Amino acid sequence: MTASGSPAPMPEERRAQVVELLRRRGPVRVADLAQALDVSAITIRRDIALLASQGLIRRVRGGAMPPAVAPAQDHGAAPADEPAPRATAEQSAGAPRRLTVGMVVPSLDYYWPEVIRGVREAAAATGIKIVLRGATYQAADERRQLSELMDSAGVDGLLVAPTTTGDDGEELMSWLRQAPVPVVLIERAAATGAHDAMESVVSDHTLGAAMAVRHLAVLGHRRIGVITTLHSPTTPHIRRGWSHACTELGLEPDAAPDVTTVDQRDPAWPAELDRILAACRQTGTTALLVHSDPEAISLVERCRERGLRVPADLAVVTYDDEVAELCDPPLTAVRPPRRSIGRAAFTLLAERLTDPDPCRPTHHVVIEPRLIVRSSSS
Amino acid sequence: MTASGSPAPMPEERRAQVVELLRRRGPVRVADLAQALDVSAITIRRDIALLASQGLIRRVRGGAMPPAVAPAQDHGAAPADEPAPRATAEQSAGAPRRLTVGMVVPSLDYYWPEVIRGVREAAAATGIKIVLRGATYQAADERRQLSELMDSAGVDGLLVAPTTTGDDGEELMSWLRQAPVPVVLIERAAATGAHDAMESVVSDHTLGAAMAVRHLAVLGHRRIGVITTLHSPTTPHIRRGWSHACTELGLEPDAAPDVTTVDQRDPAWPAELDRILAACRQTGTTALLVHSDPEAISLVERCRERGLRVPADLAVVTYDDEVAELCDPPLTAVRPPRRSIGRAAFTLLAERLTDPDPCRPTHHVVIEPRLIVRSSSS
DNA sequence: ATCCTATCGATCGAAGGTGATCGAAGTTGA
DNA sequence: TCAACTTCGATCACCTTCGATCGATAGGAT
Repeated sequence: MTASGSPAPMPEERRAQVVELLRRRGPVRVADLAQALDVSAITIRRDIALLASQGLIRRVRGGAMPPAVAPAQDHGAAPADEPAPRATAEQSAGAPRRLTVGMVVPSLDYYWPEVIRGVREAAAATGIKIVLRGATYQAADERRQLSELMDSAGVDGLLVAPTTTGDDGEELMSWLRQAPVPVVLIERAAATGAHDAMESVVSDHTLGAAMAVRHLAVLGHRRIGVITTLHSPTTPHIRRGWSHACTELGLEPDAAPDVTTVDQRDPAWPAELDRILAACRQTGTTALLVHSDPEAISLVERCRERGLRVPADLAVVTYDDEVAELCDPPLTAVRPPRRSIGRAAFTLLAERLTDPDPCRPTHHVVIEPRLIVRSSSS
Repeated sequence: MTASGSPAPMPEERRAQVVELLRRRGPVRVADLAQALDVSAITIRRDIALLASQGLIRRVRGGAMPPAVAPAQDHGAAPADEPAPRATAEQSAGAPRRLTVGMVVPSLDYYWPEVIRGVREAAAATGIKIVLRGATYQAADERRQLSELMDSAGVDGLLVAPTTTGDDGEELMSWLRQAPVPVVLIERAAATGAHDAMESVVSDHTLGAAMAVRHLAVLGHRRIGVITTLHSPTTPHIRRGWSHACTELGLEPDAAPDVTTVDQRDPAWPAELDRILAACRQTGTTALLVHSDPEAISLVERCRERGLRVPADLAVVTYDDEVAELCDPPLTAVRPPRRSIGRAAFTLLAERLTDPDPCRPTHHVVIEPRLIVRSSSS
């Protein structure tokens, strides 16, 4: 019943799908694969032969199975005519090759340094090497970085925070899904319940936003607005948490400003800012949850210029806590667990790389943020 | 509808199942294996001979037994002649006291043994000791076990699969929330987004149920029913996954049986069973997702009594895969990642216990199940 | 346009896997 | 010890799967 929509599954792509299917479903028969991928059995056999010669899968009569972990005892006469490079790399007795992990993040100057620190910290205890690349929130760019990492550095696994939006984003994700090495997504994941073959480590931004709203509600605020940035992948989660918490607490989310706008470097920002503050005054909004510190700081400064006291007239909670304490007054902030995210992502990948079980199921890790209360609220 | 009735597992796969069965159920007779795997006795004998020659099992007259020196689980690379020097006092050179972890599970004879095995496996590498208590799906009982563990055994952390329903359940949860030692919940967690101070490791049952539905839909089934057990904490997740997948695939969940009922030991079960089968016939339902193996097996047997062929007239997928392969025909099953759950839960708790950061944020781990395709579908 | 290369699918002989039968060997109980 | 029973192993027939060769098709370069 595979819908007739697949135009041209490239050979390479199909083989990657074979490996993927095998990893997810365990032993697979030739006939099943042929039906699933809509090619003839002979083609599948050729694929299996090729992949088996690369050690990516194990060929058996009738189909394929996940690569064997050396059977308990091969009595000298091991069928070791095939080196099987990648699959058994870490367990080759004597000289275990040093594992290398590639990491690609969208930026090296905001949010991500702390994540990288977490990764490095976790990696330090192991012998695993980290190769880092920073891209620039451009899917095409990241794709290039990844390709280079795969080809030249020969990494054994990837930690990636990909750009998922746009056509390039779609393509990047499907490239990652079929990558020949394990991939752990950082701060990106498909919606819960969807089957996404890739493992992931994410902050619970939804909870983080809800925590901020509850904090403000406890302080007596009844009109709490939210300001988020247009192009951030975090935005939908924050808005969801905000709206959930508002309805749960009996506040009216519709009555308060609810703006998704350009970021603070955009020429249109100052005008937006004034619009936001005007809306606050108009609706009687006394508290704002602002996504990302620079925007929040800029907003607080504008408040001061206009004689609005923070927090007396307008309480502000910022989302990110990168530079929130540098503001005057220091900003209450939701701090995503950046360092823990990094640590957990590395740990997850390392476990997959060293786990001898070829059918190890896909893990997802969710980590809760913290609310750091400073003077911009309360 | 259900196309060819040739499930035909591959030889290698079947041999792997023999080893697996042997590991799970101890000594097995040839006839039992032949029936369970749906091949003739002579084939089983040949398999046993081959596996025995590889040292994976021990051949005895009439059947097979686990090898004298158990190969260290999936970690096949353990040489059989080395008794695994596992008692190495790991990283903490200055650890003053041996850490102890308490574990309480609702039952010791279904589902949980494999989870416990995972915990033990993960614990073996560390110096941490596990103290196990089994309760009986009674919150009060579990509360007693926990108190005793805390007081007498002096544990440093808890792995708990609490009963969350009823007043006792509520109280138990709040007791756990305030426990003086870290707690990791196993297969239990508050709904996503809610702030639950406790860490958790859960199977993605929602995804598992959706996988089953998708599998059946691919085989051409359009009316897919779901049967779940009244008092199981898994039930809501399975039903959610089922209904999501149905709507996503354009099936009509309302048109098929959707029963949450007593379990198979209840006196009312046989009558329920007949009602379910009648409903299937009435609505033209050709496939069922049945929660928990015993219920599914009982259902398949009733089908046989009434002349309904499985899978030709009714395809069945069971949820749990504890004993699904022992049915005739062997049942296609969703297998929650029990062992991985155990491993991850222990790892999470151990990390918390050894992490010097007192503000380590709350982690949640979600692990995807696997679909094991056997003959009761397809 | 033509050649070249890569990939796919079909056919057919070869090889492996399975099951039935039957005689041999082991087990149990008297 | 013998007899009844079960289990095991060898052989053969049948079926599935595999591998090699050949022809067909598509895309790219000259």
